[in-house]
Amino acid sequence: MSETTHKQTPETRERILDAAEGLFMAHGFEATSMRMITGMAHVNLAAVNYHFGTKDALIHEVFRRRLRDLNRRRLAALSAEEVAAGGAPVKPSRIVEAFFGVSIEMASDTQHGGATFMRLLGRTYTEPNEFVRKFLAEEYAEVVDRFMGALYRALPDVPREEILWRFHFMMGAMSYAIAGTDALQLFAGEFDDKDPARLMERLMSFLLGGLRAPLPATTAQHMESRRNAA
Amino acid sequence: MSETTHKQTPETRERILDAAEGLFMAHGFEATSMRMITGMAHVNLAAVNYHFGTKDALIHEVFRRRLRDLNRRRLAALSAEEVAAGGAPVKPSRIVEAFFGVSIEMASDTQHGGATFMRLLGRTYTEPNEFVRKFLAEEYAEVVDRFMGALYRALPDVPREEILWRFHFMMGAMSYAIAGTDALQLFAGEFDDKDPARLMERLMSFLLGGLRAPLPATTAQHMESRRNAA
DNA sequence: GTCTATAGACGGATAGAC
DNA sequence: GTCTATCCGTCTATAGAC
Repeated sequence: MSETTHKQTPETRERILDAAEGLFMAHGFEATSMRMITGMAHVNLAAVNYHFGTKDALIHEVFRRRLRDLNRRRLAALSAEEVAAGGAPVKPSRIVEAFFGVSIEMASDTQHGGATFMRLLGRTYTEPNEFVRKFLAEEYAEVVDRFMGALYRALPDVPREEILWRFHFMMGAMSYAIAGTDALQLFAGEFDDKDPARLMERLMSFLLGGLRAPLPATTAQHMESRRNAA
Repeated sequence: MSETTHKQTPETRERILDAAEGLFMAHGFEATSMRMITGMAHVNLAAVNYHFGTKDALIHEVFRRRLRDLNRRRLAALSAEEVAAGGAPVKPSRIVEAFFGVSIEMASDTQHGGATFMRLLGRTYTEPNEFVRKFLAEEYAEVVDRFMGALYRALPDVPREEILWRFHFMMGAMSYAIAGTDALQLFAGEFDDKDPARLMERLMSFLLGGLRAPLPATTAQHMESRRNAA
């Protein structure tokens, strides 16, 4: 049986990915060596190169594995809202909940590594490494397109650039909430309430408050002069 | 004259710090070697160790140099508001403006490296490196203490943990706005409007909207049951 | 204070036996 | 697919002349 011969094969690949994910999260890409990864995964050093080729390819695969699932779920959540709305624009709060709800959900999954990955991902949005940013952009292209489109339809009177900025702010708030809790622990001592349901509530209140905030004066003036010209 | 002998000395130190700051921002700490730094600063490799001892000490000094000024200005801005309020609690919007206004101000200074540093700092709040987080916490201790105290006084009915979380969200939104613009450029194509004054307006609208948002249902319930018990 | 030269450790990657 | 052994580059840090 080929089962006996290849029994360990798929498991080895996954063990490498799991170890790499955890170590990248804890120490960053550069500070994590292949030897640390293979040591934690209990596999041979050469196995990484056999399975993934290079360290960069391994990094790429760590992200691809999770992002595929994450973004598929985000798109499904948005589609469900669009179906429920039956042709009408989806409410902004629903759009935001679809995107960030799935994110927090994955960040709450401590059993299958989702929490580890989301902390890693939050930090990686601002990663200097060029090739990392490049494949992140590729993986996100469809999701950004769909969610931005939904927000533009939901808020036809708000300038698109304004929506883009606010989405950017929301991403930042969420990423810090997930990735940077250590930072605030150091700032403020205790931070014991890590219940994901409460985090989701707190984050959603904040995000929706920000999204619904009055537009800045300059933007409002621009819109005013446009309206008068028409 | 000792001027002749030591003429280059203070300049060398600053050149090293400037080069390190820019390279840390562009590539991260680990990916930036001493050789890259000395190459860009046009100084000898051994000069870094002579002036700073170790690479970690150099990293520390890159932050200390700017943070001292940044946080001094934040504290001054808050003090000015407290004086203006004359004993009464400072309005939450004024407190937020004091903190983030100074931040955006420094992020707008492209002449003296403030912009570079703020992008670096934004990324560093979630830095995995332990010793970096440690000295960040030390540098921020007084500022966090003063600003949190002001917010507690301004919002005596809001649970402190809630204020802490919202401040955390605000820090995330700001840091992404400054450090992660590249990320959203990749997400969304053009992002041409980088005028700091408009960024400040946009960010402030969003932050204040989030800060003033209705409290999450669970928190409100907790407060309700407390009030009934009293 | 500044330089050259180098020690000494560790990094990613690969060749080739099994 | 897995292993050992090793190449070769780069890293931080330092010794010691000037």
